[in-house]
Amino acid sequence: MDTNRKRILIADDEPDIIEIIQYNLKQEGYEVFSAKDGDEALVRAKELKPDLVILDIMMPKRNGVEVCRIMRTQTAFENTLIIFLTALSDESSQIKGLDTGADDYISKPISPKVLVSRVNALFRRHKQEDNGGVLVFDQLSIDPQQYMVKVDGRDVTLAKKEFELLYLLASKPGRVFLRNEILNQVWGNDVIVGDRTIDVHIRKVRQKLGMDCITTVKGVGYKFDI
Amino acid sequence: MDTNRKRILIADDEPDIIEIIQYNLKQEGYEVFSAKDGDEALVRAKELKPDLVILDIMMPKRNGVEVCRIMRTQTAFENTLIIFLTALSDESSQIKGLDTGADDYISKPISPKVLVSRVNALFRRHKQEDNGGVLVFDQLSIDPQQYMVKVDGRDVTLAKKEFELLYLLASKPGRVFLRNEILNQVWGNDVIVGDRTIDVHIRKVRQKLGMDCITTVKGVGYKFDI
DNA sequence: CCGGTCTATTAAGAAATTGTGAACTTACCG
DNA sequence: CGGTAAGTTCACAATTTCTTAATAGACCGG
Repeated sequence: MDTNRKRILIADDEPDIIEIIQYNLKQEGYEVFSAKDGDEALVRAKELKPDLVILDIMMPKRNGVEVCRIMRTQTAFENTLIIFLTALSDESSQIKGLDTGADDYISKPISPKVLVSRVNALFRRHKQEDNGGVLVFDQLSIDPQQYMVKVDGRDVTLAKKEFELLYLLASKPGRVFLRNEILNQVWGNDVIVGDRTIDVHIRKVRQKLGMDCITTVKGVGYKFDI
Repeated sequence: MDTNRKRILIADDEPDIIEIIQYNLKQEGYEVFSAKDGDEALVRAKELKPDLVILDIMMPKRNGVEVCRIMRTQTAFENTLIIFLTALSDESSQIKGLDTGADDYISKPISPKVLVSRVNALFRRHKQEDNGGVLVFDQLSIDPQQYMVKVDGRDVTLAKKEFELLYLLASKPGRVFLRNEILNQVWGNDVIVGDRTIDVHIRKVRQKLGMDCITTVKGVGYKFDI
């Protein structure tokens, strides 16, 4: 599915470099785009929302360091990875780059192997930080990718609605969800079910978890508390 | 035995450099050997079969680039990693080095930290890429190159769709794949098949494997668990 | 304590989803 | 052309999940 494919934007003024990078990253299954100078890089980054931007340090209009600095001031790019391409292998420019907020640098001339494995490594690392929506609490973790809940290390299997209900509540601990909100989020705006249905599901979740983390707020709704 | 420890061969004509590299890599638990020129490097590489060779570009007898090129022509070294040591100033040699098939290079003067993390990173990456996508679990291995599956040492032949289905699920153990995802990945975005088709294939896989590693998540999809 | 309002619990059956065996279609190969 | 295997579909069985309805319990102000 294309929503899973990572997008990479390359900014460099040398078409040959773009070509070689583009080819190798496409081979790896990435979706790759390019820009030929700093200004274009910023424009395309805004429209494409890439996961990774590879910036040549030396570019017309705006150089890579400037582009990086600008991107880092914008929240839209707070999760965007940045790699610098540098012709200078000297440490001072490397340090400068990483200071500005880049995540890695690659020295020219480019080795496809190095490029690809650095890029892969960066995504791997980054993925570990963004754990795919898993909610973690002291004795409880909720993994939406696996539709799986762990309580004190013990696996608990919830049915679809039960899981979605728990996940909704746990996504904002402490916040009270109105019964209507719950209906809309878990059942859908148009589905009509009786009020007791929620109660029954809440009960099953409480039962299966074997711990008291869902609090009833009388006349209002439910909240997750831990 | 030391079969698990990675072997590293260093070739450099400066004893000081060898010393510093050797010390730091041994600290990391690697088994480290050395050679003082290009010829000796080739000889020792043949007898030691190291996992990684660190070559100084400037060496007597044969320089690093030559050694690398020779090694790359021999199948015995096709999985051997190569790192070049280059002097900072010497950019053109970097070009040659990466062209010749090296996997990374490190500039002198050497920073122990950089050295160690580059070496570790290289092994880390290589480990993940070296087995051609074969998935290995305790009682089960799945080889996509041969469309072959082994269960407890016994060969199991799966049909194309069956195999692709299993491989998809097993590629991310624990993760639930939605029926739609499965359809897109295994059948293709545009192919339209009935709902029961997936079930039937799942059943055949379960049947043939004779073990319970595919879990149904009702209303959601299937996942591989072991 | 009482009536009113809301939630908890339970069991039953309705609804949805998946499993299964058999039949059918298609593709391939000698 | 016939035989074999893969892939698909269908009808129905089996199972799980969801919903409801009925009843019991909790809470609150008067």
